[in-house]
Amino acid sequence: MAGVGMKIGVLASRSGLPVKTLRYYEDLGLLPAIGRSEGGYRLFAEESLRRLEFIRRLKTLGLSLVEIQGCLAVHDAGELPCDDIQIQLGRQIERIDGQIKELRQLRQELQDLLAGWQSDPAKEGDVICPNLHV
Amino acid sequence: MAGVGMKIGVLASRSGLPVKTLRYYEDLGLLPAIGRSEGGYRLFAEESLRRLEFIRRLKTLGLSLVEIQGCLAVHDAGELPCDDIQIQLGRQIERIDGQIKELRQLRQELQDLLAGWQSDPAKEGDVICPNLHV
DNA sequence: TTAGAGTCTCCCCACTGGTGGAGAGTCAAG
DNA sequence: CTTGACTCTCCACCAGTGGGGAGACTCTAA
Repeated sequence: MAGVGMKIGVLASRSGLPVKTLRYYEDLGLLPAIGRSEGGYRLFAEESLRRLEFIRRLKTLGLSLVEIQGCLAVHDAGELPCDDIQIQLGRQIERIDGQIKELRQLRQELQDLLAGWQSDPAKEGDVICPNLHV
Repeated sequence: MAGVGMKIGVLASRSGLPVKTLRYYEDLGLLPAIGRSEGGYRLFAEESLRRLEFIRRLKTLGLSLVEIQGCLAVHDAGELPCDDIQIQLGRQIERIDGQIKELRQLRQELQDLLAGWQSDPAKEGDVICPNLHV
């Protein structure tokens, strides 16, 4: 037996995450504690470290905590979550493509606007900025 | 004389913006009222419509209300805000370039990851997802 | 004059991923 | 036993752009 579990501070120093973040993850159901001490302290299993690494990895790839939770739920049901993760990552690529497209359009519009920009335009009536015609 | 100013509901219907938004803009200092009625109602000048159009335009281009406020402050000081707007729009292009760059890198990482993805990988020990090696 | 529509201020809510602090209780070493 | 570090829960706050509603007041047309 390796012990009854580690307290949150130990998990924090071993994982490099703030205590507050670990409590937050536990509240969200991402990081179940194996139980509580007599005094009410959370006790975490060794496996929590792998779980946190998993969360960190998917977060880096742009998944939300809710999406990660979904993947972990599959894992907790005893199945390999690879298929679900693949689906989530595919959706993430689509989201990114959409964002890039929007950003490129906006960039183009800004570029076009600045291309004909005059630093010293004639004032036109009550317009605020003649370059914008507004 | 065109009158002493329009009440917020009139400005709302003429501009197409919700009353709440106009109050919010006024609180932020983007849209000064020319005064209050005896009963405390905000009164807006005709110029407010041009101002709202200006705000809408710059918002569409991705500027924050605070940045727009800066441009309007220059206008309110009696100067043409074109130079300041140009600077803000230039910064916006840089922001967009940075975002696109990050998104492309992330997209590439996701793509690479999914390229070798196996839907039915062998379970490896205590790993959560063999494809992620985590 | 009166009804009803318009407006006022003030406060809470949304969303995400946490962070900070107060006040109280717990644990472990000396 | 005491003391200091640790942990607990609960509440509030951040950014940004407003939306919803309560309760009170004002304005306008009939």
